[in-house]
Amino acid sequence: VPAPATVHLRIGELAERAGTTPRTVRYYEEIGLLDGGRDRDPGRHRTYTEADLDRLRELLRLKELLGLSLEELKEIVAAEDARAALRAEWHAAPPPRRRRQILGEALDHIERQLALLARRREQVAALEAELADRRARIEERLAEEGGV
Amino acid sequence: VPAPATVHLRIGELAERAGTTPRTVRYYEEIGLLDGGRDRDPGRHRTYTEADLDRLRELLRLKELLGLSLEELKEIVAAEDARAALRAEWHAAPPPRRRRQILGEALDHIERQLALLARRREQVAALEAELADRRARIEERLAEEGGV
DNA sequence: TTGCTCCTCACGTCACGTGAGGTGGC
DNA sequence: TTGCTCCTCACGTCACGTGAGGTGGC
Repeated sequence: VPAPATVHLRIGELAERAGTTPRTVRYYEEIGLLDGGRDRDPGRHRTYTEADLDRLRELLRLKELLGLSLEELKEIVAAEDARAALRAEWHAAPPPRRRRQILGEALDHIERQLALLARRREQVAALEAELADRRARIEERLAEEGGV
Repeated sequence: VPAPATVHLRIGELAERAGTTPRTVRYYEEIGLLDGGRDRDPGRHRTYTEADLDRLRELLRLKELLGLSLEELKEIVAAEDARAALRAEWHAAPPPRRRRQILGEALDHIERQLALLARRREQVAALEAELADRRARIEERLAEEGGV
């Protein structure tokens, strides 16, 4: 018997550890965003690996923090699958020019996501600054009141 | 003729300047989140003020940046209405003890929102840090490749 | 064998999008 | 008066929530 490569999770534990619900996981599978429980006879339980958990967590974070739709998440998954194909190609020891090209594409992908996150962080920081300003003015007045 | 206190906007311009659609504005009115076009005969056009625009913009920012539901936004509006009542009381020159209490409540409200925003900013920053880390490792490898 | 958790429909809900057909105001 | 933009239904859609009734695995 070969040693199990990864611990297997059922849908309830996967969902809980990812901070979501089984219904959401099934829905993501239904629309083709996740492939749930590979090679499963219909009616049987879905099983997932730790890698599935990591991927689901990342998708949920991008969705929550950037407000992406599930269609947009699909594009991200497609881009990641393309990158996985590039990594496979990488291991086949391609010529140096091709190696640099693969790395360049990976870099592009990450930089696009970083740009979105930076914008979002600036938006949050801007709103924070406005509220901090209001707070400062209230504290000023409280100090005046307290001084009287 | 008395000078108009504020410029009046129709729903299309209000929506566009707030970065949303007329349908959304009507829906918010329908569920009681906005009171659209005060004292309007049914079938007549809704009109809005600059103050309405500011409020709508703030609600949309909170919704987008914090992922709040419309029910949660209603609570925020209710809290703001309560604060408006306190401001009215403020102008009636209440006794000092009451003045400090009013300021204290305003401060609480702002600090709760600031806490939510700080958490959200940290989440975004954490994901950014992870991606920046990946980027650094790819750049390292690119430098190695370039050096060969 | 007993309890969980899981399964598959399938209808409900939230937050709007999208016409359909008609009226209002610069 | 001609064009916009607006109006009110009302059905559609996206991303799930929530039972209903039934089977699977430690």
